[in-house]
Amino acid sequence: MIVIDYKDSRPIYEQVVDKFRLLILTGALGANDKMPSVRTLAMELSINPNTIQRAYMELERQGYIYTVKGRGNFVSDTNTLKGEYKKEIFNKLDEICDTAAKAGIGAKEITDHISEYMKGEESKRS
Amino acid sequence: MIVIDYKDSRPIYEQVVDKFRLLILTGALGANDKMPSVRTLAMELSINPNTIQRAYMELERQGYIYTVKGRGNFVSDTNTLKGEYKKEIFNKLDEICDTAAKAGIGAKEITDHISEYMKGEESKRS
Amino acid sequence: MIVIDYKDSRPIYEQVVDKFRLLILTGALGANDKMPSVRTLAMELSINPNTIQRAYMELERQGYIYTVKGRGNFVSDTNTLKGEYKKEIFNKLDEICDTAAKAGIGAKEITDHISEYMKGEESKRS
Amino acid sequence: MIVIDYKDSRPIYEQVVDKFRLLILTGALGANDKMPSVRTLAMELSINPNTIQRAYMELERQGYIYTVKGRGNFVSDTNTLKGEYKKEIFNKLDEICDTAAKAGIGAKEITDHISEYMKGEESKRS
DNA sequence: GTGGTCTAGACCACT
DNA sequence: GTGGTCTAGACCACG
Repeated sequence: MIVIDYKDSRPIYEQVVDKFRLLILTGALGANDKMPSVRTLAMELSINPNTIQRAYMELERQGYIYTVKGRGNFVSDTNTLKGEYKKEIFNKLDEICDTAAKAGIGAKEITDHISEYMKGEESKRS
Repeated sequence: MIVIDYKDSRPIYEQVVDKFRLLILTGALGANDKMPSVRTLAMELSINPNTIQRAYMELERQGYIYTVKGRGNFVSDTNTLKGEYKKEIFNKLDEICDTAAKAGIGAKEITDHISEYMKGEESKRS
Repeated sequence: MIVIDYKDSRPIYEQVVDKFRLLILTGALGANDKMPSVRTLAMELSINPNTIQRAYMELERQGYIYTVKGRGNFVSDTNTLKGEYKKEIFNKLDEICDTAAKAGIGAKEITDHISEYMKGEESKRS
Repeated sequence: MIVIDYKDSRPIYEQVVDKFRLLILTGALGANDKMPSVRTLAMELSINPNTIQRAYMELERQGYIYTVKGRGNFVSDTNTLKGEYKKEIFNKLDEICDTAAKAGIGAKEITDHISEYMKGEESKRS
């Protein structure tokens, strides 16, 4: 289920894009599944249809969905997408590590923090 | 020396803030050093003084500098700042790791990637 | 056999038209051959019959088939069609060459590329 | 100068994109030149500003321009762009040649037509 | 009913 | 004044 956070400074369409990307990457939405129609989703979220359409446009541009005029939007094959997403995440990490290194924070300190943090998160879930 | 990238989508004042934060955290600017005056820096970068003013306001708000009316802006004591910065970096990392985890990327995969990446960077520098 | 690519951004009826045009031009469908009935083809492709109807209408308008009320649709004489098709192809090429020329790409560069490309394709087929 | 053809079936924003791409590729607009502002151009062409903005968004996505918030849109470095454009043109040509080949039109026939056509165009210009 | 495009008009952040 | 985002409402092509 999609929820919009109006306190989030990011534009709404970007939030929608992110939510769907995760739904697709986690397999909650499988290949060739039908996306909710632009108008329907707009009503559900009480958002303007144009905003949803912009989100779908972006999702199509990134290869997550494909559009069939007059029929709707559908989820693409997800195999390659997961690889791309991993690259994207890793790029973000690299950037942060670079700036961290500039400020004198070493690799070990970072990886230590992450593994500790992730342990904590895992235990929360279990 | 501060360089502005006009092709960067981030606002200019934010770029200025970031650059100074690094200069201070790395020790290039030490405690109680005088910051360049708003007007001087504006001229140097051929930027609107208001933009510099805004950057300095933000730096003061974050505790990196303090203002003395009629005398200028000065660098704060950096000891506490480094801790704050580390927290900030770690928060960013935590966020990314969370979304990565949601998409099925594990902690080990992430720490492995980072340690490998940082090795490559180190060897570049040496 | 007709195959529809739902991921293709072009409307379905246009895809159907194109497929039949090629079948006719290559001689796979000869003059006066009977076209599959609208309903049959619609069922086969699990498409709305209106879509097939529209494709046939377009094919008739372009002179590729003719309709006999109560009997069905039939392929026209193909001799003249091939000439028309060649004109069409050449027009498309001319358009592209014009825009290429505007951007400073010369005729020789284009013909060189094409002859090289076609060589590669030929060798693939053999 | 940009002119819009309302009889053209393509969307307006796409026409605007194409016009600017040519202006940039031909060097009529050089690197770091300022694009006309969204509102100004909208007024000049008596078009809605949103339509222009969409065109600029697309141009930015394709790497032809970059945006500086609050200052305007500017032309990117054009060196790599020309190569990309050539690739694009060649891809279109390859597609057409493929379908032509399927319909029994050979490579020689095509290159002959093009070289002849381009000769005619050249003589028109001179 | 579906998405694609366009218009009109508004508000915000940045300079 | 500049672009970025969003809303509201309209028309068209497609199925």
